[in-house]
Formats: sequence, structure tokens, C-alpha cells
Amino acid sequence: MAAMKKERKGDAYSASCPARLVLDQIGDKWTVLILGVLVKQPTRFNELKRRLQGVSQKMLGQTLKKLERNGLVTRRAFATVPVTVEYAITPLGQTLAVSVEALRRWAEDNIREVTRAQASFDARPVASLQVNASSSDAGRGQ
Amino acid sequence: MAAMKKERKGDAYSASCPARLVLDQIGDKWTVLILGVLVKQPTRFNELKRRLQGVSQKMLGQTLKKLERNGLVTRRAFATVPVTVEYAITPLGQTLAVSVEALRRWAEDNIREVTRAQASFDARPVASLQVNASSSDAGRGQ
DNA sequence: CAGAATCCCAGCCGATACTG
DNA sequence: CAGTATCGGCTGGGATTCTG
Repeated sequence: MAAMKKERKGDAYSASCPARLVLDQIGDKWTVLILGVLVKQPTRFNELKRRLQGVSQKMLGQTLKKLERNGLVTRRAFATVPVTVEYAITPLGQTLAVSVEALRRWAEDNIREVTRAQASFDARPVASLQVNASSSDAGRGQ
Repeated sequence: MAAMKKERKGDAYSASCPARLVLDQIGDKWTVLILGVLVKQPTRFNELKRRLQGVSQKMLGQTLKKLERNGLVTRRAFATVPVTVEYAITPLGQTLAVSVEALRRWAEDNIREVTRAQASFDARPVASLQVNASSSDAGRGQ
């Protein structure tokens, strides 16, 4: 019981690092957006679906369940005529949302510079790549 | 494999939000770990591979190239006998690393609470679901 | 040593259909 | 309204092989 899990060599880094936990949670396509809505106010399922244009029921439900399981959002069901369910962010979820917000700010502050770097990268000659190619091919780098 | 730029109406939310940019960059399996190594000191390819136990050459090279393209790391090649290549984090990359570090701290600070939430979630009765009856479950009301 | 190219599987995610 | 279940495409990513 007191024994700690010794990690396998292959997955060691990932599994042992708590950072994995966060990235597995927010790394997907919708979590951050959902959090972004819920941090403002509690929201019902379909309302959420409406706000996150493009999300499927499956992914919305799946992501919400994951968030709920991790204690980041709560689910409250009301026994109204057509069932009503409201999702709300938890205090724990709010603290996460803050860190995520920092990331979003970073993106907004630096998107210009990143875009510039990309353009610069894409524009360069790709030196030291096949010089005597079989066919005359300028091979545009990815 | 080829990177195609294609606008789709379904991805509008994602594409328009700069937050997507960050998550697309750090949401993968290795970026954060690579950044974690490079933020301490410049590192060669195989040294990097050694530190990130479990990464494949493909993913390491791919991820490094993406980081380089986004201006987060630099690549310097030395014309030594067996070629030597050193990767280093850029100032821009360092600012990102700071935000990522915040996320990592969040994870470390809250992993206990998340784990507890998960256990609590997994232990609850799940009303109106068929019982598989493999072993008696003490339904803890929540 | 550094990296590109290929094969292939697991999982994410969307579209659709069904339930309560 | 609020989900769940299933099928299928796409892609992330690991193992392997080849080059300079």
C-alpha cells in the first residue's frame, strides 16, 4: 500500500510528471473553450453547444464528463419537464482557468512574432538539402 | 505529412482564437518536456533524445522543427566530423516556458485534489445503469 | 551523430441514430 | 432538452529503415 508505483522506462517521463495531467486535460480541442464559457457563468448543455460553434454532442458530453470527473466543473440536473442540466465551473476549475488565461494572453501578445517567425522559416533556402537531386526539384520545405 | 493550409467553417472558433496557437504547439506529447530541458541549457539532438526517455527520432525531430518554425527554439549546426547540432531556446520561447511553468505548478499544487475528485467520481452509484455484478460495490452516496 | 522516409496502429473526433 | 452508442475518417505518434 505504501509502495509507490515505479514507472516503466518508456512512459516514465510522461506518467510521473503532473504536467501530463494538465496537458491531457486541456490539450484537446474543446476543453479550453468550454472553460472559457463556464468561467463567465453557469451554462446549460445546449446553450454550451450553441456557443461553441462546431462542437458535436459527443465531444461536448465527453469533454464535460472528463471535466466533471477531474473536479473542474459540476453538473446539476433539474427535474423540469424537459430535463434541464446546468454546468458550472468549480473553484478548482477557476484556478486552472487562470493559468489557461495566462497562456491565452501569451498567445495574443506573441502571435505576431510567431507568425513572423513562421514566415521567415518557410522562406529560407533550405541549405544543405539534396543538392544533386535526381530531378530538378526546389522542394519547398513543409 | 504535408502541411496544408485550409480554412474550414467548422473550425472557425479554433482558428480565430490565438489560444489555439499555443495549444496546438504545447498540446502534443513532447513539446513541454523538450522546453523543460532546453530552458536549462542548449542541448544536442541525441542528448535530448536521451533525456526524454521514450521519444522516437521522428517525434523529436518533428517537434523540434515545429518549435524552430514558431521561433521558440534555434538550431545551430557545427561542421564537426560527425555533425553536431545544438538546440537552444529563444527569448520568445523562454517567455512561453514561463507560462507553461505556471501550468506545471498548477498541476503539482492540485494533483492531489484532482485525484481525489476522480476517485469520488468513479465511486458513485451511477443511477439507472445496469449492474455487471462482478463484485459487490458499496455505493457511497454523493 | 543528426535526420528523413515509410509502415502501421490507437485514439481523437465528427456525423448520425437512438433513448429517457 | 440532455444525453448515449456506433461507425468511420483522419492524424498523432511509435518502430524501423536509409542517408549524409
